[in-house]
Amino acid sequence: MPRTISERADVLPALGELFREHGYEGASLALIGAATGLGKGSLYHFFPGGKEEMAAAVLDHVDDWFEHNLFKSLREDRDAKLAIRAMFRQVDSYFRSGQRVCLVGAFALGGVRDRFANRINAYFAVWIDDLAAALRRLGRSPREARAHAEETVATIQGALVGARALDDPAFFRRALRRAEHRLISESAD
Amino acid sequence: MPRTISERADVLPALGELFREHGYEGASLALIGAATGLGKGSLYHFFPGGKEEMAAAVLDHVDDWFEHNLFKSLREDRDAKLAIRAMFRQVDSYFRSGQRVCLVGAFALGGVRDRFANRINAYFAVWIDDLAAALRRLGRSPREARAHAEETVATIQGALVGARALDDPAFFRRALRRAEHRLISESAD
DNA sequence: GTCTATAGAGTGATAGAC
DNA sequence: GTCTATCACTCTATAGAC
Repeated sequence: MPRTISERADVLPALGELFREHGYEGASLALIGAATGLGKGSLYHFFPGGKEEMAAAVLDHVDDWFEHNLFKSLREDRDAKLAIRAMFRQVDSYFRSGQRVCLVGAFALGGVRDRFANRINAYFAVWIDDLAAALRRLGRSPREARAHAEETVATIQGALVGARALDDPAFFRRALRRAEHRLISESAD
Repeated sequence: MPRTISERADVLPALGELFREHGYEGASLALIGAATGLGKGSLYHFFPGGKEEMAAAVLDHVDDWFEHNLFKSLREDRDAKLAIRAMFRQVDSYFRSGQRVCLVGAFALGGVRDRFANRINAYFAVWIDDLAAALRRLGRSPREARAHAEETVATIQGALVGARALDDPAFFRRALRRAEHRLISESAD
């Protein structure tokens, strides 16, 4: 039976979880086949570039999700404070309170950073820029907004590292709560 | 040029850099042999447990370094403020302003977390505990001390992720400077 | 016949263990 | 250096839709 392109939509999330769990090198084609239910023929039909193209597609997919569910609101929403609060909710939910790793962050620390440098860089740069834009709408100076945005994104990433290291979702939630409080209730540095 | 390696300890720094650069899976025995100047025979003589034992030894070596150069002072130095300031200096120098990755953090995010869970957990738990102890000597309440310690360690780890992602050492230094300022000049939350 | 999607045997290279 | 297992990947064959 012919599978349509719509089935390809299910492939990216499955690939994402696999790369998150096993890393780029650890996600073998055998595992990928098992996780997606696709044979090598289909895999190479959809991703002629092989594993590297699969990972690139997953990174693009992740970036799309953040753009649509996070970055856009930070950039455009009239109520910046609401957008920032929504960001923290989305982050907690997306990363499952720290039980799910940030694929972009993991790639940034891993041996494949250079291979995906542009995508990794863009993800972080856009997140920081858009959060800084929201903070400016809250009245922060450009310098302050930038500093607080950098600090917040770094804290979120570090909270993911710590939560995974300590195997403690509460570590992640505490860090998120503190970061949100600091960001929203603080008027200046 | 032939390098003479008489002890297993001699190869640990080279192994550490290799794991940092390529990750656990990416550090093949071929690369390890090239980086250490050791043949497979010698490697298995020093590390009968193979690659896993090599990585475990490197993690222990890293932990020893932090214990000796960071944790001990945080725990014991009479002047806690000085010990904390020294911590930030050591961190900046050890991680080369973010150009060098934290091996423990990278393993925590990578596909080998479960394999080294105990060592990874201990590294973070001890760091946070000892930093919290120093903050208590500065007059913070146990709750505050713990919260600020968690936050600081997370920020450092996140700053490493961000600096690698953006390929920008200044990102790391800015984050460190803010974290130090917040930790030392802040009286309470 | 043509196109897209599929399965999977088979490739050489290289992995880690010893 | 030798071993076997597994790696990413190629390629042939075949299915049904049009």
